[in-house]
Amino acid sequence: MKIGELAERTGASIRSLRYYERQGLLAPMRQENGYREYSVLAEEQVRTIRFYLALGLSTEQIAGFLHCVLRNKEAFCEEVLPMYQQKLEEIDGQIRLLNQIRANLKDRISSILLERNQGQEEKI
Amino acid sequence: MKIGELAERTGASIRSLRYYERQGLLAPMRQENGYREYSVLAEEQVRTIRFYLALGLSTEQIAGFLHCVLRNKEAFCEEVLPMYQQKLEEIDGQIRLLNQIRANLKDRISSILLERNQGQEEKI
DNA sequence: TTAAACCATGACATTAATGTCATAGTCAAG
DNA sequence: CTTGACTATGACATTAATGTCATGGTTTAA
Repeated sequence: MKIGELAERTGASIRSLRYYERQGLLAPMRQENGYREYSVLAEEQVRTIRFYLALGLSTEQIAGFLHCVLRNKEAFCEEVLPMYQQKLEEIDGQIRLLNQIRANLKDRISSILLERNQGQEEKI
Repeated sequence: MKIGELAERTGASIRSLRYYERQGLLAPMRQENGYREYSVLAEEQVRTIRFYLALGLSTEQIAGFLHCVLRNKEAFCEEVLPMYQQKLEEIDGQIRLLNQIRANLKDRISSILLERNQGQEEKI
């Protein structure tokens, strides 16, 4: 199939499909006229790529194990587990930071509301 | 004081101090030779700017209320509370998204470890 | 054969604060 | 007077996936 059909089937934009190819995640054949020709397997492959992207992995990380997970169960790919664990720590760090900021914001909001209420009471 | 001294006192880089100025957050005088001359108040002002930046607000947002909070208690600045509340929602959204990804990652990790253990048991 | 729809490539934009470099003027101490 | 430490401005880079535009070749249906 050609790139437009693959884009429609997978939900990825044509631009993204070309990008995945440049990042080494897809390798379509070429027709005589230069058009990309994707096998039926490409559809599942693109879904897989997008699944990992949604998990927060970079195309570079995905390129490190995609060839393996396309042929085996994920558990057989040694590269995957450490990458997941690293990503998990990264995300935990981000969540911690956001929670700190969140707590700070809530404090500020509370103290503003408190001060305003006290200001009101003084006027009674 | 000159920019180097202010940078050292506040921990902000010289580059950042010039950037804050361009964003309308700082307005130092100029000496005859063109050098920036900061008043002693600038030090507190920069700390305030960096405090709000650390809360995740943008320089543009900060510019919207900085003049007020420098002269009054924060609670008197009408612009601040809605900005805090908006930022809080934004951060809650980010935390929710990260938690989803986190849950997904933990699932993948669990199932990989489970499959590997089962694989081991079959060899017993 | 012609217009519409598709494809290719390459370039530029996006976001926001900061780093870094190049070039050049200023000042202070020796 | 000269050298080193400061300062000024402007430009470019960073990050990563995606959008968008320009230009031009290809195909297909009328």
